[in-house]
Amino acid sequence: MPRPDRLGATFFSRSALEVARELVGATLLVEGVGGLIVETEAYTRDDPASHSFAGQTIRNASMFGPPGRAYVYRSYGIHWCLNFVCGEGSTGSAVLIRALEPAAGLELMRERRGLADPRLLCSGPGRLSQALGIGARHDGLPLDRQPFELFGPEAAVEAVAGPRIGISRATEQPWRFGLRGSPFLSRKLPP
DNA sequence: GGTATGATTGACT
DNA sequence: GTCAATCATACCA
Repeated sequence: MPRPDRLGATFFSRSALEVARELVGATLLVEGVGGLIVETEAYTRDDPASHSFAGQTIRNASMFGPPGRAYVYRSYGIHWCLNFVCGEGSTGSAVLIRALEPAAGLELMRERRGLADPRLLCSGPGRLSQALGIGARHDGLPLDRQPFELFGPEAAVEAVAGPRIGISRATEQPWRFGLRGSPFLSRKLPP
């Protein structure tokens, strides 16, 4: 059976909304550790909930760089969150990777998380980053080279949309996408 | 230089 | 259900 297409800069050179929806069902590995992407959120340049909304700063510089790279930031002083930079002509849009279904490197994930339950290893952006060893050193790195490996879905998947989580502005935009019925979502989506 | 604020999580009532 | 932890960044003085 042929390996699915490896996702590169071309895949990300368009609207974050499209990319967020199509990433559901893709496979993400970081140094061989990862699994199936089951939950994403889109953030755009003119989106009041986006880090890029107020313009470019040191922190969000990667969001304004070329598409197909990682944007990693510290959240609440405690967690790291992993995003994929997108681009539709203008820059400043990205997709937050919120949850994975663990498939590879389970033992290392359990070690990093201090947990055994596969449902709790990667179900949330901070958890996912901890399980995959994501940190500041990954900010700005291209996604089509080591340590990243990103493969398109093996088959068509059914993504459902709902409101984003943990934001105070633009809360009505249904820009969170998830794999229907997956037990690995960070929170339930509408059926 | 000081302070307010999270694209969160885990512990606790 | 509520709430504290904990700190880089942003913004104001």
